[in-house]
Amino acid sequence: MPSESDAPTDRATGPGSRGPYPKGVRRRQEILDRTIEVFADVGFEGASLRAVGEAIGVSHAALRRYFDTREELFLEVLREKDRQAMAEARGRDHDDHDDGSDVLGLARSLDAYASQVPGLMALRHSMVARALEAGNEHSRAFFLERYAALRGEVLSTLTLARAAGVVRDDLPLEAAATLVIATLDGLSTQWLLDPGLDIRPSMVLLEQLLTPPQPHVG
Amino acid sequence: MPSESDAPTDRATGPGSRGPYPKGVRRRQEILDRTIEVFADVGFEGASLRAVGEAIGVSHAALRRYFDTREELFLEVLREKDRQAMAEARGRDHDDHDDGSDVLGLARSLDAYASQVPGLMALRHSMVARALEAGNEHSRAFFLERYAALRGEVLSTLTLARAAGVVRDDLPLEAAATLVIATLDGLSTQWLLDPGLDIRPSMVLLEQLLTPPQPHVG
DNA sequence: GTCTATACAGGGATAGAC
DNA sequence: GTCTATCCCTGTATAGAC
Repeated sequence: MPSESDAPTDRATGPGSRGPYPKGVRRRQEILDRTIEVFADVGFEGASLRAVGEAIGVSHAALRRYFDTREELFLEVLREKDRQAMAEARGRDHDDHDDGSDVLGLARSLDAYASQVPGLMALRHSMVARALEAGNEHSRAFFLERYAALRGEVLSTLTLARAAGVVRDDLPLEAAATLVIATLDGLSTQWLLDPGLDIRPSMVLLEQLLTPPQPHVG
Repeated sequence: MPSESDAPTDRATGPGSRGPYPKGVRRRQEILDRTIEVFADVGFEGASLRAVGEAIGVSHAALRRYFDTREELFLEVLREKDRQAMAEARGRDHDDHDDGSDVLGLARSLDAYASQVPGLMALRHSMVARALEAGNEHSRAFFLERYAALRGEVLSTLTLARAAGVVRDDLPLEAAATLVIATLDGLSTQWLLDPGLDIRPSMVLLEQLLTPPQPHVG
């Protein structure tokens, strides 16, 4: 993922036989950033190629020099957001975090969700919905890969947590990882629909269910 | 929800000052049924008003005598599907069901999900995504109400289950209801993306986490 | 290499004829 | 109640300016 490298990506720039194309890459990144802003403002449906182009000061046709299709552009936005989220997560790991009720970091994961502008959470939902439709193999492949990677990450987190004794040792961890991701997805859906809904109790409950029964310490 | 009654719904038929309009209601239902079939075939994105109209043998403009907007039509499809699912659930309750590992009926709930044509599961996903966008208050209100009703149903199921001793008695049931729905939603998403993914272990795990620890009966 | 201009097919919404 | 014709929007595609 060359986000600040000069190496040309699949297309994006150049005839494919000359070296790096710093200007084209920079332009592409600029388009990406502006697109994210437009999303935050007008959401997925309102973010037409023409609307994005206008916000950047460019015709909609120009966008297709950098992204083959609208779908591609939006997938790239999600990739960018994933990168940013991972960077933030790494930053958070260096902070203190031990309030006793968030042993697995689930609450923090959902905060990471929520820190994204609502429009961008809705974007992810819309893109998954499109990926489910027939004929969107590109999007489907993206999310297949993304969820597989997510399951891997959560699985390793759970494995470490079990070694530390904060996860019950009678759980099938693969199934638990899939379950955790599913629950976070589903909770975020309900919360997006009704921001007044307090989903933290459900998250805390999930954590409690996964952690070993306390021999009444209190 | 007058599904077989002759009472006129909000709009749908007639000048609004005469009695019931059986013919208009029947036509409306016919449109609904045909729409469902089209969905199953071509999915949400492919089911344009023109495509639906063509399948029925009318112009797309005619559809709007019965449904104000495309959104309305699709919401009505979901309502119809909910009605059918509830009818089927009632039917299943009269059957024998005790394989010992599905105490709460979660597996059956997801089977009910899966029994719907994939295209229709994707439809639900797409409609939720649209409801999340700004300016779709109608869809949003529909899903707000639907999820509230779902939480109520699951809550009463859990309450009964707890009374029967198959649910731990130290759980906040409201949080548990929200969590169960979220998990089922999220699991169905992952399964739709990758039908090869076996999500049953995760469902079984959720049930085991909710049920009281067995004092090693086996 | 980058972008504008333009055209095309298709979408939902709508007005008015019958 | 249903049609046709129309409007404005969309994503996509291509031609050609510079």
